[in-house]
Amino acid sequence: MTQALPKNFDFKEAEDRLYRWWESHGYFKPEAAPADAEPFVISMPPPNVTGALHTGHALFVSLEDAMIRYQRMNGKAALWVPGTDHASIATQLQVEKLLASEGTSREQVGRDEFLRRAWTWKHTYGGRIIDQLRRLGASCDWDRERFTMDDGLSDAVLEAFVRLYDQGLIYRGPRLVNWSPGLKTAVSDLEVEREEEIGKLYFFRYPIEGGGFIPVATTRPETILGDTAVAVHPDDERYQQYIGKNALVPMIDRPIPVIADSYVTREFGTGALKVTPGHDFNDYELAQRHNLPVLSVMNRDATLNALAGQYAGLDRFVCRERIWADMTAAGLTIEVRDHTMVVPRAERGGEVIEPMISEQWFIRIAPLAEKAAQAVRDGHIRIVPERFEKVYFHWLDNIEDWCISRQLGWGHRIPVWYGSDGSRVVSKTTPAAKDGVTYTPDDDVLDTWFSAGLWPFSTLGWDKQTPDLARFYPTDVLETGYDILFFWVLRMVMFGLWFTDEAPFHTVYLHGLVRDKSGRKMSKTLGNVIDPLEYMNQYGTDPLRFTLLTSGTPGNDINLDTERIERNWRFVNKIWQMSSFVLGGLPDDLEAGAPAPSALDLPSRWIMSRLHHLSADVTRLIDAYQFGEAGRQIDEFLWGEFADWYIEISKYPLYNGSDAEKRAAQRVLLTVLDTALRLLHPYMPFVTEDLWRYLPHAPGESEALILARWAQSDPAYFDDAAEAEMTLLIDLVRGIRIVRTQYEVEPGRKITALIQPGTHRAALESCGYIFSRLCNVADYRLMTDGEAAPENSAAVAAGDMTVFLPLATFIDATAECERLTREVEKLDEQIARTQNMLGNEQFIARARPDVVEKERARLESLSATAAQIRDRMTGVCG
RNA sequence: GGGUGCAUAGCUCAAUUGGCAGAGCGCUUCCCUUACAAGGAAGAUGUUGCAGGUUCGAGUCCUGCUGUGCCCACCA
Repeated sequence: MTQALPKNFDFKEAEDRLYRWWESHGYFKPEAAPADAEPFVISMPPPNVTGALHTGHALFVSLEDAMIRYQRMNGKAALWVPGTDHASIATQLQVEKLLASEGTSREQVGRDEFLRRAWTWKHTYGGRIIDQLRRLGASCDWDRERFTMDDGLSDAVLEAFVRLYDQGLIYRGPRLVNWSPGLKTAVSDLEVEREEEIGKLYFFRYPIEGGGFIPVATTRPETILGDTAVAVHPDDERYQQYIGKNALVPMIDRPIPVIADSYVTREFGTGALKVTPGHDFNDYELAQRHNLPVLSVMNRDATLNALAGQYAGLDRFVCRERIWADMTAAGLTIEVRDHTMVVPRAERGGEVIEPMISEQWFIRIAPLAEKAAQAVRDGHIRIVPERFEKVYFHWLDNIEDWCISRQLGWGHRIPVWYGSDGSRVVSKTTPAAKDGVTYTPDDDVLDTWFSAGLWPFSTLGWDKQTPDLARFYPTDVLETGYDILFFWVLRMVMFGLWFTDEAPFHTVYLHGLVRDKSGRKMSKTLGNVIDPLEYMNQYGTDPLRFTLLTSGTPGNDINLDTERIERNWRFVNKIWQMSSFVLGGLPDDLEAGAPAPSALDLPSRWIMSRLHHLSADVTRLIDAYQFGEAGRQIDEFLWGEFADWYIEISKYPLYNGSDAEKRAAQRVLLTVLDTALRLLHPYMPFVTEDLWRYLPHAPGESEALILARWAQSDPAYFDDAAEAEMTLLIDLVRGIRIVRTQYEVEPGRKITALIQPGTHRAALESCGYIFSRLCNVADYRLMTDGEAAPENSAAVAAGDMTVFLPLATFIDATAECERLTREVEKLDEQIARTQNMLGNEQFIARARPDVVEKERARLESLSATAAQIRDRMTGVCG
């Protein structure tokens, strides 16, 4: 070829160049395919604008880009819609941190200024993650990039809210919700993490009006101030006498009833329960059953309020200490014990969540959940791996109404206005003032997952009937981590079905977490964070992608061994070097494609058979989302079969063969390389595309690998006989190498061989040369039938072939006898096993015929080999 | 408490409907042979966590157990 291949792959130079080239030619766009091509669409899980690239991003990009590139090569109009998420809480925290560093706060600067600062933040950092996704080779359509707070998407959010409201599925009300006192907002159940912690269990006396007391245990003495009952089990004899009487709240002497409810566990603590419906979810339910008042004794920042009497104004934890001390002084305390308990903490920030009564907006979720469950049950949506379907159903069966309002500044405003006359208007736009009534908007914003739930269709223009929406919705595969199955995937399914009447995608592929080598979650405090950028800088993007794709199985966590990245960097180099070999010295007029199967020599029939099996297997595996196994098979084929054997064998026709033989070998080499690059492209887009430039292409073939046709498997090249015969020849080569090693024949020393060809005379006559190339046999001769074995020689057998190596000076009869004895023992073991199997009538009767046949062939081959060696032993061992 | 995943070579992981347990890394020895020392050749390393069961045949399917992770859940 005209262009010479550089010595090595310069990924630093190539990655940027190729990415620009792809993008500038519009290859990432679905329009690159014919107008009538079937679409294949993935909505990218939008990273947070606050984020910096981590291994989770690297994994999802590797997987989704592989899917997209695979489908694109299969002729689909592939569209990968990218974008970012405003991530309301996460971003707000960052901006608040920034404000704090300037000595101010969200409250002090006011809503407008806060929003201005948040947008500045978005513009500054939102692009960073996008640039990093590009470095990973993400072939998404950047012209269709979206942000959840873009005008169009914001409009979709308002539209969705208004529709749900009009359908009676959104309501507002005071409810007990998970409250984050630091952020001063409600958070959803999913945003609360429950960790076991060692706390204390406080035992104290609840005085009863008219004398006596009930001992009660609590983990949170400060909530005593909000108690509205003491509950005991109806059958508990200890406390029968008090049921119906009043107890007095310690320190503030508020009378509350003693009630009986079988919810109380007699065995736990004292068997009596203080009921604080304003600050505990269980107690709230209990209070509903007994018509108890619900007292909220805390402010939004979790300091105690006026209802707490002398404790008003104290922080909840300070109050805990104070009230306990006061109760002790008053003789009401019994004891304090260490106690393992579950403490709810905010997913973001980690502070202790306080259940609080507040006015919030909710979605009545049951009707949406029902459709979502049905879609999976009916098979309209398939989850990979399948086991997550169970988790999905379980969650839907137990779903609670979704609290969608957040008391945050950054996010989608709730489209509700309150009139000065006390009216309430739900509308996408501000109602016009009339009759002196003015309107003020609702202060709250929506849960960030509300807009995320619309993502697959809002990014395509919904609720406008855009051409994109018509052509590319529903999407095909939704690929994301199993950790956001509930947060995100389910919400998309519910909203998609509800608003578009269609499942937003037909397949959900879930990947696992990327952990460190020893399986620990990556964390800054542990110092075990693997930075993908660091490895991309050192080894390039391809090795990182290949490693992530081949390190695990669907749905399971990956313990990332970074040494694999280095190994795969060597694999990239290996591919480069084998390409260099294949492309070196190709004639300009080389015929396209491989010769017909009938025109091939044995090694070529073998490698072409292996290649076409590989194409079939890789295609099948990728279709089944088995990217790991598919990648490993390509690896094993390229390095273990093509490079180690075929390339070495091809050197004979290349260097010593006739022109026809040489050209045939070149065509096979080129075909294998060409096909391998196609198969590998979804895994390693950069090195494969860069090499593609140097390959001669048939007329009409794409100049860009990214658009080239996916490798097709042609069964005409399947050749079991060639594979079997070649396997024997390889065994012989290995055997000769072993003999050389064992007898310490210098590697450079050429030896001679006599070959008893058995039934393989034809193969050995045509390709006996492989022994010269692969194990340094200078000359060899095929023996006639019945010809006696040469004196002082070592024997290597495979099938019914035997190679004799006359190594007079090296051979010691005793050693050779021992070696052969070991060989034959090994063979006998295997023969016995096989004979045993074949002697079993049940096996013959019940095993699959091809399995039986395989065993028969195996026995035949092993027996022939053993016979050769035995025969030899009679001569050597004496 | 319910559900679910994992357990295979020293380490990280494979094993496509049950059909000869493999790879990479690391380790030992040798080799700079004209694609590649970022390479090549040879080698050692396994009761597939334990105990049963189904089957001609189990790493794979079933039951129980042990260890470990995750998800869900209202014991103060």
